Amino acid sequence: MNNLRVVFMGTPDFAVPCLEMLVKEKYEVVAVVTQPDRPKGRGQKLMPSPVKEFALNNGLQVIQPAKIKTPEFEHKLSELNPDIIIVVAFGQILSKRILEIPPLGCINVHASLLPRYRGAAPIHWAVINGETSTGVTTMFMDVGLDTGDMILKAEIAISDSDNTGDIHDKLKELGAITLRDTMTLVQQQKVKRVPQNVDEATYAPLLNKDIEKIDWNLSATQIHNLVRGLNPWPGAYCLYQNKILKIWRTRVHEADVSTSRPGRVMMVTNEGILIEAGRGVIEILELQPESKKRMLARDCACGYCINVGEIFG
RNA sequence: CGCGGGGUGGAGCAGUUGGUAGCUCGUCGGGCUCAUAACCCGAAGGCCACAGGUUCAAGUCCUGUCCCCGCAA
Repeated sequence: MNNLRVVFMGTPDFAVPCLEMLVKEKYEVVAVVTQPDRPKGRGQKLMPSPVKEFALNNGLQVIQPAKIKTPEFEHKLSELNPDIIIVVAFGQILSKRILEIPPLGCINVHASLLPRYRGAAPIHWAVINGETSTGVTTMFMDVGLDTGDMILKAEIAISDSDNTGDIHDKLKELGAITLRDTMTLVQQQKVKRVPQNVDEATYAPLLNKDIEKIDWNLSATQIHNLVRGLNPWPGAYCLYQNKILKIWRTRVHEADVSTSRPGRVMMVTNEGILIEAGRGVIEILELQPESKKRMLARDCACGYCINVGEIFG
């Protein structure tokens, strides 16, 4: 019934449920485009993307262009004669020429409530900024960065204990559901295009290295948001005895104590390590010293004899 | 062979120039307390990742294997 010819473009884990949905709903996935195998992890072994693995396991044709903006690829894509292209976290910009190949257009699943958090790291930034909700949006792609006309949105709440991994996992499932509904509308030709309100647009750029270092001068809440925003990847860190100390889980204390020295160890309890922040007190619950596994802060305090008054850099 | 760190009683760590293991916490028993996550006393618990080798003697030196982690991607 669903006889649309679909080309799917995507790379990471996040994109897999969408592709899986297309297969289950019996769309004709004529090709899966994903990033080339990259050296990954310790040992730098060449690893296929999650999307590639799924595609191969399901007998789909896989194409891995190093660069998508080449005449060769564009030609190959035209020959596949797709009705529509679905893009989910692909990792390369689609040129105007490619966007114009499928008659029904290119649809993207984006992990935010557009026009907010356009860009590469919408989930991270939503959590880091302490948003209380976010979601996914499907849209028709145009030449801008996440600027196309919107089709459907779905929203979820972010609690103050959710981290990026939690939200990521929820949104990737929600993304598949939303894409499924979007595809149904496309098939029934009932799509309503909703232009984005440019005035409300915000951006979520790729994370840069600097952001990972904790600035204890920030408020306890800001630090807490950063820690959960960077969990499980890439992780927020600080320095302890000139070594990297990753901070994985924290809790904000509403203490109105006067903090004299941000970064100072105020107390070591049975649950964690209390650190003075620029405003308020933040309790480290779970951390990870260099070359060590993640551990509870209290266990770390035992072994490393962390004392009140020491300074975390 | 991308760079580097590490595998020691339940947890987290020490362990000097090789001479049969310590610390903090936890556990168990007892004590003090109105009480306690606090304090005091006592106890249990480790073939020091695995396999070889050097040595009178190895957690500590050499070789190999397995596993874990940080960077980088």
